[in-house]
Amino acid sequence: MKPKTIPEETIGRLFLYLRALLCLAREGKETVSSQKLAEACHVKPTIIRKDFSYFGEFGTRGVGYDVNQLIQEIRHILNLDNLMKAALIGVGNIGMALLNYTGFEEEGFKITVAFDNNRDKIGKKINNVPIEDVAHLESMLQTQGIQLGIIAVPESAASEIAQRLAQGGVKAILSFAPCQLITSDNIQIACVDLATEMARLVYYL
Amino acid sequence: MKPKTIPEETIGRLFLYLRALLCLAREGKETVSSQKLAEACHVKPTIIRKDFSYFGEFGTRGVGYDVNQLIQEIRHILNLDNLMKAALIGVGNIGMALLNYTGFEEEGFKITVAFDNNRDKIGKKINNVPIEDVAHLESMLQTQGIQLGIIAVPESAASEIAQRLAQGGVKAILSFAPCQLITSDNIQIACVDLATEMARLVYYL
DNA sequence: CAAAGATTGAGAATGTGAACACAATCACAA
DNA sequence: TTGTGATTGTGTTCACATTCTCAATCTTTG
Repeated sequence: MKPKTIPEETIGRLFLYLRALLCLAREGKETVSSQKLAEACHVKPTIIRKDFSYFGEFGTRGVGYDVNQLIQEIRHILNLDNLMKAALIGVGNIGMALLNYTGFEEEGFKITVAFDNNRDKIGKKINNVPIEDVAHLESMLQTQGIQLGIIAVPESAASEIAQRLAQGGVKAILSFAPCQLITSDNIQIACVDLATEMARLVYYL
Repeated sequence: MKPKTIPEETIGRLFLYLRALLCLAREGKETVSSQKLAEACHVKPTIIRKDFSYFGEFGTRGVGYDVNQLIQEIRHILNLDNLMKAALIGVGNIGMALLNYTGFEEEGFKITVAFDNNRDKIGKKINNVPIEDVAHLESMLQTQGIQLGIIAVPESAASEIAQRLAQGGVKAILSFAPCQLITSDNIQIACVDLATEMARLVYYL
């Protein structure tokens, strides 16, 4: 282990490794070699070992890596130890899909509340998550100490919601709207742009 | 313009530029400087100019770039000139969201048919896209000459669908299932993993 | 028409990440 | 206990990507 700077690319790959390891753990695998893990992640074995070497010696020579231990190590490196609270805004098609998805908790966060402006939806529960009136957005974010916001509303409303999330004190926003949101420096914003993802895929065919 | 090799990173950023430019075009902007475009994409101006320089001279010194011309140039570089046909498999929450999303055509492809196994859905149309019985998947893919598959079915069915898409002759697959699919070398596979996306966001807060 | 300001385009320098080769270490068997 | 095969860990080398710098060229203004 050395106190050197960690390559940005390495951090990015750790997420890949974690997902593959979680898969292996579900299948009951207890150990894995850098070779096998590399195949699952579509990278080279040497780069996996190099990546891990920045943080310590996690493996056993001649054997490989302990799957569960490695998961814990990566979780720790990526600050996924403690569960963060997330709020979902917009219970439409994408919103529903997110609420029904189980597996977020494995990766460090949990949707604890959802918001919508449709009277028919407000008050109901999906997967144990209550749907609240979006009118109460800012106040509820603050009282519940929510740090993450997921924007799944129509594009036209996305910008307004982003600003209200900022006022409610969230630290990071994940948006499904294909447009620019506020660019405040103290809020991290990520966009999931499905069209771009597809275009990228098409290019590499 | 030089006949050198194009950096992989450059290709990746072109998608970013394209999305930002489409946004600017919608706002009515006719020209844009590398400075402005850089702000929108969160990159440095010099790297934008460098990226474009691999393909030719698209700008006018002292003025900037013509937005619409630049869009056409990038579309051409990324092979997005001609629309590709895509099939959606699984008309659940995510599937519905995709069918209702307009804007894919701007990025080079179009969902022409959807498949599901639910009798209540088969035969209906969403946004002018017919929903067919998944039993006819392979044959319809071939007769309609579909090259892209989008998997939006539950995780348990994803693997089987991926194999059937391969048999139907698709060239690329976009999957929303958080798991490994077949790894045939002649098919491109991309996964949209929402949990990983969120985890990445959390790390950079 | 000349000068000033703005902006692109590209060669050179710098920095960063990946590939390689090999040393170090472990399990297991004889 | 000693040798063999397997696998990790790491220093070095190389390739690639980014940044720097400045010349070239356009628009605008006086």
